[in-house]
Amino acid sequence: MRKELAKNYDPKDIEDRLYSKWLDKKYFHAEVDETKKPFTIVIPPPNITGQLHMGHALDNTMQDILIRFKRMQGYNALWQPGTDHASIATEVKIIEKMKEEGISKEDLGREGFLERAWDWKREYGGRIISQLKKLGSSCDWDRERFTMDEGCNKAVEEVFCKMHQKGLIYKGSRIINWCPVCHTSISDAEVVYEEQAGHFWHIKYPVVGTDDFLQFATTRPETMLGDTAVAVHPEDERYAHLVGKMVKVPFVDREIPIIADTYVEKDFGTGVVKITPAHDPNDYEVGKRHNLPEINIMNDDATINANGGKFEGMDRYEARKQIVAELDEMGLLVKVEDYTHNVGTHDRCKTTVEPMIKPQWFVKMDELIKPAVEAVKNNEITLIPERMEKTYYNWTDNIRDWCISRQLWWGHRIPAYYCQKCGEVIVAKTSEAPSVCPKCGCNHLEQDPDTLDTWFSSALWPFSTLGWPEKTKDLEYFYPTDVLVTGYDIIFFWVIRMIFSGYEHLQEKPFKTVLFHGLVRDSQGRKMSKSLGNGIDPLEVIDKYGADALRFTLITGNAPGNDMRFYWERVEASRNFANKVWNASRFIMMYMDQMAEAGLRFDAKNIDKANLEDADCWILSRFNTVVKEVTDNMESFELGVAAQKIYDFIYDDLCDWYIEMVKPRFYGDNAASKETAMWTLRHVLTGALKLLHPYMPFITEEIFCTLKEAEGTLAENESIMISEWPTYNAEFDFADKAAAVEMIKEAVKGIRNVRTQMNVPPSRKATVYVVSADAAVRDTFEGSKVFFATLGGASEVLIQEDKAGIAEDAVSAVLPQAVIYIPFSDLVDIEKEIERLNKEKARLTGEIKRGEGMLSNANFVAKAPEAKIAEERAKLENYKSMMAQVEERLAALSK
RNA sequence: GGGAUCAUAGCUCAGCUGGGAGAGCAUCUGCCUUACAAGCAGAGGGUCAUAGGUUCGAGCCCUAUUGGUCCCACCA
Repeated sequence: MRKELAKNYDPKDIEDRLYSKWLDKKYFHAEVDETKKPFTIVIPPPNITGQLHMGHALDNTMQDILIRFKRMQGYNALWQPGTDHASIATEVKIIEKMKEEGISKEDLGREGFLERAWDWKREYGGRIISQLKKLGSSCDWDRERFTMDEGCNKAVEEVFCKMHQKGLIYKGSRIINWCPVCHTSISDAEVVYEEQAGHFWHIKYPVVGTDDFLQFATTRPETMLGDTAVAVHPEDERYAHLVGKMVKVPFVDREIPIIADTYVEKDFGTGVVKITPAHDPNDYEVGKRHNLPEINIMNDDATINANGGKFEGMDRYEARKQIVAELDEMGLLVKVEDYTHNVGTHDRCKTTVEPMIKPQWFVKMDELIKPAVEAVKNNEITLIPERMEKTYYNWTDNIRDWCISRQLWWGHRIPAYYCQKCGEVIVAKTSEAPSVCPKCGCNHLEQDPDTLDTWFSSALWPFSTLGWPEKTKDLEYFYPTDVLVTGYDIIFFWVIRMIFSGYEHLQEKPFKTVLFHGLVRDSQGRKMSKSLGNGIDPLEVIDKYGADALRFTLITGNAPGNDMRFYWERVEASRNFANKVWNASRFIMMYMDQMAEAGLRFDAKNIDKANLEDADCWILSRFNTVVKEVTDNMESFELGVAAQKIYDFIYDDLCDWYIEMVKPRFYGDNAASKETAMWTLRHVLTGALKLLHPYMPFITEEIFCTLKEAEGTLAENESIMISEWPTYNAEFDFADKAAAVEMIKEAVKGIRNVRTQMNVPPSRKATVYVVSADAAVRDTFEGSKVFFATLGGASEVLIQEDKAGIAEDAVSAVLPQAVIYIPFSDLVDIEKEIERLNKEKARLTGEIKRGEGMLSNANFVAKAPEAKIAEERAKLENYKSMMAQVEERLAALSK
């Protein structure tokens, strides 16, 4: 007894089983194969600390759709997976956990800490992978990588050393963003600005040698401890006489100069700015221009250091309070205003960052960025949607050097060694690390304690995963990759850095296309977040409705790059669609079995295409169109549009119409007709399942295999995911027959419509008359009589040239080509029918007016395309003939 | 301050290079019709934010306005 589809569709019955099958069969695995064209996607590596969230679900669904689509098209499709060590995110989490145990980083020491970190990675790194599998992701798991595995480490060292040699990486003491909680420097990209309510303190410094004061305002009074100048605008007459004089900074008793610099805005505040080069990026620049001393007043935890005199040891905010109070006592505080301003915070911990001058490693960006800009400008790399280019340029045009050193332990350690004796700096790969100082010969070398920004290794991901810096066959074959799918929120962190890295190290782009998606928000449009507790767990959705339903929900009803809201109702709708596909397939297989038992044959070689009926031709023709459109849409990354078309085809064309058209043939006893119908059904169902497979991999596989088993062809069709993608078939180009069936559909809709409007109960069948003077039209109805009768609720269909024998008070549906009469005299209200016809008349009058107006417009006729004019003419003709019929009916009924 | 983006049916959103406004959900009316009530058949519902402009023709292109969201900059 062969397998049958279960009565009810339950994703839980099939998903895990099918995924295991795919893994066993190694369908996801890709090897270099010169006979095939490669199609490659590298996964945005999820953090090892992470749990699958809706963003991952969307991102990976999109990638899986593309990979499955291309695989079926015959490409050698590689989806390269892996995870990211996520330096700071992971380190913070581990420290949090250690805190619960009462242990600090320092207690464990660097090595002990790293041991714990690797344990963590082993424990949690696999979790997200298994979650991606639940989603159906067809990644080549044999190739799974990690940003801190041996190969990636090699790539990182190679890049660091090479760029250092070229002068693209340098160490320098510059002002950087410092996180006083994480105790590390962070890059500009990691600073997020938050609007905060603060104050504007108006303070005055005494001008040395006079009784004058110089007044200014600041939002951060504590930084005055590090002031080394006060600046005014060079053209500000109010202060011209003071430039060059000195003012005295209270508490530290330092005399600092009054300088002139165009950085100051005359019209803002008092037009005077205190300059703290060591704790403000702008002041830092001013300081450089005027050779001002840089006085660091803070420790790494943002407490005041010895340079702050009596405030030493206080936290920066405590010091602020104290300083303001004392200034007030001294009469130097003029006033305090409420002031809302933007404050830079660390994106991880939300701590207000403290600008500080520290020795750090930087990547020099100005030259590096050029090919990356060019690549997008000349469409070497395409960004979808296109508007992302603006965001991209916005960053590239204002780029600053990238601070890559972090005062963390979990990450790639900087391959730089310092001679403790002579101060020599040696940059070398681990394998070539010096044991003695090449300059002074001593053996007091120490490696830089810092690690690299986590994005440093991510930037190399598209090629480090393929074996670079080795010249591997994989690299040669799969690189550059084809598409990168990611959220627009990491365009600066990641996308740009991969692009310039690809050009710098391989002289080649990392990918051809970047497909951006938006954020998945909650039903109220809020970002899903832990603190709000409004996040929806994709695994919960999968558990309730299945992975297919989740995938379909995430991919439909949304344009590329736009945010979307998550609604359970939409998941339910997707599940209902899956159920529809399931049941339609059950219907088909049910009749397949019955027919097979009766000895009927319906495989391709037994079907004479000449026997195809109009309805068959119509659905085959429709399918042809859908195949073409869907393929086009998917090739241009319009995944949602393609999904919608597949949905409409399966739901409307196949289920609501074709299956209904075919039913009476199965109930009848014309063997040839049954056979062609079944062949058509199977052909179209198989094709539709294939189109749907990238979106709903599980249900399509289950049905496909059951179907093939029933056909006895499972051996050569063992999985839909390695079957051939459907293509346009010229043999099924039945435009005329398809149009004929469209006419019948209109007639059916007309009858149904009239029946409801006239309150005819569905159980009441009636004789239906089709009247047309056109013999071809009559032939068409004759050919489709059987299903026309069934769908139109007719007990009998009489097709005739004129109205002979039809009761005058029959209700009617008017088509351009024919009039359908349904005599219901016993239960129809003639007044109502007249009213209905009058409405129809009014509509047609409007249409005719529109058409005539358009066609009598000389400009339209002269300028519009030929085809458009012809179309309008044809429509007008149709309306006119319908109008004639309606008027005739009205005249007859009014008698 | 610069930029992006959105404003379309009660709700959430599609609508590709300009050629008669669509879907899902919700609402209303009938139906347990032998694949499916997670269903079937019908229906209602929109001067496509406002004001101009280009065009034979604008939801779509241009300008301005209003309101919302986001990104960047960060005037102390």
